[in-house]
Amino acid sequence: MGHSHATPDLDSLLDQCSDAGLRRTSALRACLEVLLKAGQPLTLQEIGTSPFLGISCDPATIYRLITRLEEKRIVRRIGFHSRAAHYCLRESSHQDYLICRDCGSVEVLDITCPVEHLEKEIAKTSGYSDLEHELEFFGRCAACQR
Amino acid sequence: MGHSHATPDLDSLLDQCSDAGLRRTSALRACLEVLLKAGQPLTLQEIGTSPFLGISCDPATIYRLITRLEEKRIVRRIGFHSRAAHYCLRESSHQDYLICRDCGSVEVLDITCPVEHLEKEIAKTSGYSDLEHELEFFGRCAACQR
DNA sequence: TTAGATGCAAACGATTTGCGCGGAA
DNA sequence: TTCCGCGCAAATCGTTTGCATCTAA
Repeated sequence: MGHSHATPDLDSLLDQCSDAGLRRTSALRACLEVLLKAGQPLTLQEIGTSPFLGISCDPATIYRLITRLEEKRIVRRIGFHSRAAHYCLRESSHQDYLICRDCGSVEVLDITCPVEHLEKEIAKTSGYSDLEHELEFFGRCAACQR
Repeated sequence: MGHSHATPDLDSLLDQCSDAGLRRTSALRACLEVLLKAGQPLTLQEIGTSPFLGISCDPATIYRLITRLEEKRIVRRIGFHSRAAHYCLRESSHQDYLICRDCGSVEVLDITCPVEHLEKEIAKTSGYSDLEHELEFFGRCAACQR
């Protein structure tokens, strides 16, 4: 299951969206571009205020757009512990995160996720389908310890 | 640091709260009792409407109480993917969860958590302190597949 | 007595929805 | 031309906070 560290490009994402029945609107292109250029998961608000967005976009539009993309499994929702949900592209390889309890900063962990095998095990024995997992480490970052 | 699979009892929890500087109020006793009897993490609302609560309790009271308990590290907050946060007692041994994307049901996984070693590794190399983790599996449960 | 808790009500922030218009197909 | 997607505004929901009162210590 080789890692796909290569960043997917905008055009192939747009094709993927078209295939899923979505229209190629400027809002769609803009949001995808923001997610592509973000190194980490973003909240709806962060997407809306990103300098990479280019256009102005209503929060409700972003909400419905990202929700649609999540249903089509092009985007993945992540909980973290903040009140607002975070979103990232599903195409990038699976990531685990290290989050600061105090300042909320997010680091992407450069590790081999140790849960893949267990996930297959659970898929076999639990009766659940479409399994995925979320693994996050919480702590206090160096800056916040002072 | 031997596992404490034994359910902690109310009195020792209350002692723990006293030691942490909290007062032994009826709301505190009631909320602890609810968390003790719950087999799984609960939302603030679920705590407030639990038949085990015994007394009537304002949502704001439960919110402040649980928040205090979380600060004192007697209670642990868990994200799941629902809009509302879930809480459980920290005394119980660490648990990982299997959650249904559709109906939101929660199963406690009876597994040896495969992340403990990795967590120690990250604790050493990341500069973060007070590390913990959260591991959740999401899927569609048998009932929701029909 | 008094600092910490509680109840009530209002404020907040992040969605979530209704509706009429506009643009992709 | 049609129907999906958009902006705007209002509704929801889960907290979060201010304040006066109560109560454990």
